[in-house]
Amino acid sequence: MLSKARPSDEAYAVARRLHEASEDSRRAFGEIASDHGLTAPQARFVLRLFEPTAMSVIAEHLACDKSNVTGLAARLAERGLVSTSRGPDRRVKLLELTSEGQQLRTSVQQRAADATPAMTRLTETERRTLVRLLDKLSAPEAHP
Amino acid sequence: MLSKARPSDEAYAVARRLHEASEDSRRAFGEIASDHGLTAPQARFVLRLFEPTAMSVIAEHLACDKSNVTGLAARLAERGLVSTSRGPDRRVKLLELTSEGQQLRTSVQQRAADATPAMTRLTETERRTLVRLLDKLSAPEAHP
DNA sequence: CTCCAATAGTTGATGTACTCAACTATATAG
DNA sequence: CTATATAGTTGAGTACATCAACTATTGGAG
Repeated sequence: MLSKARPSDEAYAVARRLHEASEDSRRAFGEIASDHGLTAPQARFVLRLFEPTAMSVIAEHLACDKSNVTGLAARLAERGLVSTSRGPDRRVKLLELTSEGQQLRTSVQQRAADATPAMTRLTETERRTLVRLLDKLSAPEAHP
Repeated sequence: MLSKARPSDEAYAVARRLHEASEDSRRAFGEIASDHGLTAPQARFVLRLFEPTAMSVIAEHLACDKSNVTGLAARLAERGLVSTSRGPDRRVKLLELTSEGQQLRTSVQQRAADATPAMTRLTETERRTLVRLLDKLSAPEAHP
């Protein structure tokens, strides 16, 4: 009964390797976040907030429920890292980083850049190749 | 005030790209897990369980607290996916997959292999290069 | 203009994950 | 035999996540 279109051994191995790399990266990121007193989701949130942005837009970016953003934003606001304002559409709440939040974002970015093994373990050529391959991997769908 | 050993723009960009790739992979994995009625941590757990293994060893593999493993194992045992036995050291609890659990693990692996964009979007040469670069990225420390 | 459907966000319920500290029970070294 | 270390559990506390129900607002169809 081999008729089930069994993927090749290579497919298993590659999938596993990608998953492991992703896990490593996730762990490293979690550590950076926690060194900044943030959880990983909070750090992701902060990293993506560059200008006043509606909560629904953030929910889309983070691929999570709106109600999730409410809680996340509440916790960050409590710590003085984000503030809210209203746009012309009075249903919408715009979130933005306070100056403290911006400092924190910069620091997280810097740590992430400092700590990435890509800079120390790969040559510049290898890094370019890696980025190119990752871009190919996540190419957008044909016609959504 | 540029004296703070500011990482290069390239470092920022590469770190960000790696993080994004990791996020994509994490999302895809979460979907596969949930299609199998598992959470992502549960699926990770199942994927790594090949032979009767002490809970403390699993905790190390998953880089989490022992008490976490207790809960995770309890939920999986409730669903008939893992069972426990005792070794000669009566403190130790060995966990292993039931046959249902093994089937599930196989199915998750297969889905992961089927779904990885590496097989459809990269050539074989590119896949080899990618794996090689990822291996370099996560090279073990010099002398632990 | 009125009414109604769609949208933005909040709230509350529920379940999981994770960490920590305190605990039980074994095991092993001195 | 006693002290110490190890394996696992328990309970408290927090965060995350998803869902359904809710409020407020918007904007369009008639």
